Amino acid sequence: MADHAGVSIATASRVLHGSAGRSVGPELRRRVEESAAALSYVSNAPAQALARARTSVVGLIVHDVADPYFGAIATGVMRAARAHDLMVMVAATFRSPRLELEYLVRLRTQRARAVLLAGSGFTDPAFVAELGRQLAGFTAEGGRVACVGDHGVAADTVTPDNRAGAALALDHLWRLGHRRIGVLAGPGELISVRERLAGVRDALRVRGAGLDPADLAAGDFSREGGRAATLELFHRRPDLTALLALNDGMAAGALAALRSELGRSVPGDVSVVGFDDLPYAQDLHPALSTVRLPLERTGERAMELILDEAVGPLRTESLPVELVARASTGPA
Amino acid sequence: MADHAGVSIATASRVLHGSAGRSVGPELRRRVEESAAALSYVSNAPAQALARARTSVVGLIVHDVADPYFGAIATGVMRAARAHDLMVMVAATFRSPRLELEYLVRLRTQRARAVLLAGSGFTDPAFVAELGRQLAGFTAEGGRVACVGDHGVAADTVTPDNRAGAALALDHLWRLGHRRIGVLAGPGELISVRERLAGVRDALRVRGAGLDPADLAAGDFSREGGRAATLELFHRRPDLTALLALNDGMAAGALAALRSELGRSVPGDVSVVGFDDLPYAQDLHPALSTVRLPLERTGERAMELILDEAVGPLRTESLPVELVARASTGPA
DNA sequence: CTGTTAGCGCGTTCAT
DNA sequence: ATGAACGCGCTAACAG
Repeated sequence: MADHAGVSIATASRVLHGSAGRSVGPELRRRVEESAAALSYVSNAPAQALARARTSVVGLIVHDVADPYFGAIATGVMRAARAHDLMVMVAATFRSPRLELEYLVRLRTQRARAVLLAGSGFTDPAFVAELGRQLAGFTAEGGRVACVGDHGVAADTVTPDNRAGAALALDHLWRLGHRRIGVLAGPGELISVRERLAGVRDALRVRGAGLDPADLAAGDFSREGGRAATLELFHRRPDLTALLALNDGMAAGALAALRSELGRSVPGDVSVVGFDDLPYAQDLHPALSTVRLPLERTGERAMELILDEAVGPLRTESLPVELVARASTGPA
Repeated sequence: MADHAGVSIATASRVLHGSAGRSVGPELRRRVEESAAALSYVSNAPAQALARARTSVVGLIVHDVADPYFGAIATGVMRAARAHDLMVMVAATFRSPRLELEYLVRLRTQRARAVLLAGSGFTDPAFVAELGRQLAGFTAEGGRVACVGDHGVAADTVTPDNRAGAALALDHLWRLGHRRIGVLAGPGELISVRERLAGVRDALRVRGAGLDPADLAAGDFSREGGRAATLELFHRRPDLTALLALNDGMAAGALAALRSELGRSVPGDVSVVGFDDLPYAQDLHPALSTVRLPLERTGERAMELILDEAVGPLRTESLPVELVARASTGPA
């Protein structure tokens, strides 16, 4: 490439990646650009990475790429990445903590400039400790880290306000007159589940009430999990007038169970409120009342934190959420 | 790292990445492994890439990471990648052909081992030509390419059988007695739209019928596109008894328009059949009859083709699809 | 079985 | 403004 243009490789490098001794004469610049085009030359990123000790790759670790929740986050991340000329390596852990650690190591070997931990963290102390260790190793090598949602580690974090959102959902039901409210919770080892449960308890406490363990059923954060938890709950508490699901997937399962197995009408017999406001929420039947999370914005913001080289104390941003009242909730 | 273990870097390389002169004595091996652990050493992928002239990264180009259609494909790709110890770089083009080309170049500079073009291709000849040129450059450098769905370029491709699927959908309606069937089509520049339309025409021809242009409305491949196209169609043809949407997103929009704006019951007044069988299809109201595509499998298979170094003629695999009859279709 | 040596392609001094 | 030369961390021959 350099010879084809009849210049030194240093000069070629300067015009193609414009750094160091920046200025190159117009004549040589032209020749280099022509040769590059003629040879359809593209630079070699691994070589650049080696020489510069820095890549333009960021890693994004999610539980499941097919989950619309992560799809929304990823969209924000991709948008920000594009704005900064970064490429995104996506790793799907399929909800395995072990895989999460493994991918973190691989992202380290890739010398990713940064990694984004999306999805909720796990509460297991042993896991969190090991995660912290890996992250420390990564940052020691100059990598940046940010979390979407609390992961229990010392890293910049941006998270939708889970706790306030859950309180919003409970308040919504309470104002409609509901007093016998069942809660469909996700896996207890997820930090986000704990935060959302705490929000429910906050709101209950303000009302002078509490959360009876019998009114709570946990399950997978999925349609099936929601279905099973709903059946379990109504078996124990046939007189529930409302259901608060800790995510939209579980709410979808609840609606299905209520209609097919339980024969209850929504919102006539039972009101249902979800959490996340995924795109399909409006198409459920009835259209789901839920808590809207600024997921894209969250992903985008996390990328911005990562790119902001400012050194300082850990930053934690909590993004505001809102309740979207649709047709699945009504007066008690 | 090598000195810490008191061995040559070649030996260290051998035990850590076991290549070339494979065998290393147990004693040295132990020392290397211990040092690696002590120093929490991780290899440098860019350096390896430079030396080996080959990375363990594959690129996946999609239109939109939030679209469940691509989520399903990506899941299959990720699963296969994991099985082969590959990392996946995901590029979202946001449906811009220009961006698709740009990301292809960037994947070239990354020296990705392979790239997967997912999502439907565009029909624009100028774009296809340029795409072909870039792809040729990429393969000339040793990169592999595979397409998920026809992209009009000379590359291995694996695709769900769009044409047969559309015929299946039309047959389903026809057998239920529908004769006035409206078709909700996506953007005409998408190859998949053309294939699906061809399938509809195939099935119609077999029945001795044809597709009246007035029975067809095109729109965005989205909920909103489906809604608008449905309104347009019923404005022209108020007597339609069935709607065939070329993807589930449009079908969701059709259901909404039918219920809210048009006041028609489904399937009482109008039957609706979709295409793709995305996860939310069963939760629409009424549950959507649709054509199920083996999307995960398609993504997985595309990765397998890419990894299979066999040189030979271009391979094209068409994966079978099936009709899933649910509640949105009924007798005319 | 193990060490030595020569690049891989590029960024970066340091001269010129 | 330009070129020569070194090194980034690693793999791949080649010698022992």
